[in-house]
Amino acid sequence: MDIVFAQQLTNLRKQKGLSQQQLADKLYMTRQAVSKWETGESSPDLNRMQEIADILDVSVQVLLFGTQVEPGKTSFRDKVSEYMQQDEADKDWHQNHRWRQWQYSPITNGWEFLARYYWLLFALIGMIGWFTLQYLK
Amino acid sequence: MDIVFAQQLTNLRKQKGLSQQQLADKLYMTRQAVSKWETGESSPDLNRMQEIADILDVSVQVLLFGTQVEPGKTSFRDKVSEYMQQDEADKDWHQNHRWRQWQYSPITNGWEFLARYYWLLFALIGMIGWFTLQYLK
DNA sequence: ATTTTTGCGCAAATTTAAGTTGCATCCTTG
DNA sequence: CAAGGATGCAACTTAAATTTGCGCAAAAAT
Repeated sequence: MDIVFAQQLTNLRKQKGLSQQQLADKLYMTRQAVSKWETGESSPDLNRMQEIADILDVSVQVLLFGTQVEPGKTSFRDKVSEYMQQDEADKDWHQNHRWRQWQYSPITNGWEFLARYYWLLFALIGMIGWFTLQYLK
Repeated sequence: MDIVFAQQLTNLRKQKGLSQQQLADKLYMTRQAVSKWETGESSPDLNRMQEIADILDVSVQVLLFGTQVEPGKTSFRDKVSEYMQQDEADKDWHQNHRWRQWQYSPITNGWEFLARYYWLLFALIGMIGWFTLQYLK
């Protein structure tokens, strides 16, 4: 997931029908500062980022990552590959959420093995139950 | 959706088992800089933010907005209402990444339940085994 | 129990880069 | 063509991020 702030800022500002000057006024800064943001020469700090998002009526997420896409411009395949990349980036998030780690990490200890093949327990339980019944007969 | 970078950085870093020093080394900066980020005295620019996210193996979104919650500190009800309050764009994001919803959503099917409480199976197996032995005697 | 190490935060100094000032360019419109 | 609006670029200023240097706990080692 790339940060596409510069592009996104330009798009959203124009969608709102604002000039760099008008946006700058609302932020109490110069229009050149806005220009630099849009050309990627600099980027505002997080607080300003929040203000900008408020003015443009979007969340900071949208402003930074541009989940809003121009209709028709993104193909399904693009979305799929985007999803794959997202998956990569989020790998570690899963480390803290065991269920997902299963898919990625090699099995290094018993617990991970269990987490990965817990369904085997069903078979085990079934077998134990079956044997139990056999003996009871 | 507030920006909770400072807190999030501390949490994720510790989850990774890194000290401020170790994280700083990977970023080629001093440990004091990291300290300031975590105490909110300053915040890195977007590029660094991306690097940090990479090192911690999370997306920048997670780093900034903390979809992760400190265990035990937020009640389930809080999580739900927090989820409800998320803006349109964020909902969108969730739609494209269904698994992430799991963290927030109530348990809706058996598999999720199992993933969450698989350890119960140990108790089950133990009990079954015990009963088996009782009967065999 | 004392020393050493590790991890962290705070204050002052420094450096990086965001922001400003000033100028040039490109459209649009009368 | 002239005038006004909108934007980008270069040099300078200033804000704030980062470093340097110090102190202080808590954990680990002797």
